[in-house]
Amino acid sequence: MQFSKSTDYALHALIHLAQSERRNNIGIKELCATLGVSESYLSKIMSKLRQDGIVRAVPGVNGGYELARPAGEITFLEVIQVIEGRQQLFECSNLDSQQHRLLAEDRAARQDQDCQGQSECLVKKVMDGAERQLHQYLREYTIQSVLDAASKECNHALNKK
Amino acid sequence: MQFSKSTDYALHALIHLAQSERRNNIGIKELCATLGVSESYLSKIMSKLRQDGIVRAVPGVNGGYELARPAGEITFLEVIQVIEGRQQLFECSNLDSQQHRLLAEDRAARQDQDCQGQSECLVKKVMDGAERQLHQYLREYTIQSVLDAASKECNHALNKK
DNA sequence: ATCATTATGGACCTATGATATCCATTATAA
DNA sequence: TTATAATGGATATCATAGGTCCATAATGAT
Ligand code: SF4
Ligand code: SF4
Repeated sequence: MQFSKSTDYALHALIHLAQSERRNNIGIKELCATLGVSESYLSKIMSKLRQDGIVRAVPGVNGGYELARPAGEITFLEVIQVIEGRQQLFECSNLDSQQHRLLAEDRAARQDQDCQGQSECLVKKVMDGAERQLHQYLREYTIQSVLDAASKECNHALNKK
Repeated sequence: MQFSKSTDYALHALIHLAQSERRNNIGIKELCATLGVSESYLSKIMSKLRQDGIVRAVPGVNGGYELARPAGEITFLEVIQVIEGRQQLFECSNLDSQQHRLLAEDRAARQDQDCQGQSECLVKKVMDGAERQLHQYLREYTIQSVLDAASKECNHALNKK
């Protein structure tokens, strides 16, 4: 249970793009030099980010990438979901087991019409809750958050002198 | 980014053990019949749970498994960590990149003696925060939680009649 | 219009880890 | 002593992550 390296790369690439917003179109060469990743691999990742509308890309001379939206509107959650996919953290794999009938289906049957038919037990509910927690947290941080914190600390350091 | 099936199996097995606490020593045969999983695979998982002191095992006739501790003291987090391992959700993979120097090391250098030398940037901090959130949530639920909720709903259903 | 440049996407490869099985051995209680 | 049940090593299979290469398409500069 770990985030993939691709997610790491994607976040770092976006931060570099955000830091360089003045001059448009950062090429893949500059990106992979900054991140220390191979050009061919990073371009796959950038392509994904483009398909999901997080960056814009323009080919040709002086082409490259730029953020498609303000850095403050690109959340960690979004980036992670683009790269990792959107499967659930926990997926029931025993839906026809005796135990599932015991914990989920019989229970659902007892509850008659109200709250009907979701046929999920507490295990699933707890895990889904964990996922919601995680998502809520990751939605609160954006690419801009990282830049802000960096420059705030910079100012703080300057004020001390 | 998903929990493995093994984690699924482990949780379900522990719930069955907890439900059967009256009679000790549930054999692997009963467990895998209840869960609908192969005997050979589940035994690996049970072995891990034993090595980490979550269940006790006794071989031989009428042997089997039982919880090593009260179900209320076995948290989701613990089970997950035993099966999934304890690596961090996010591990920096570019610690010698130009960008890391920019975001983390230079910053650390600026801060002189106070708050010294951790050399981590905000990305890492956000991700570690996400992990803490997740862990805190998963620590609040135990195997007993699932049983309690199941029986409470059962009583509720009875009272309605 | 041509050209150098840059992103794109398909094909491909390798390494790693999850999932799964089999069996010989060990430990235990009856 | 013996039948039984857990253990751990070896092995197989499969999916995914991680990574490379190249032919093609798109673009701005000339
Ligand atoms: S609903 Fe509950 S019992 Fe059924 S498969 Fe999912 S986790 Fe297991
Ligand atoms: S500390 Fe920050 S910049 Fe450095 S590798 Fe980790 S996430 Fe990237």
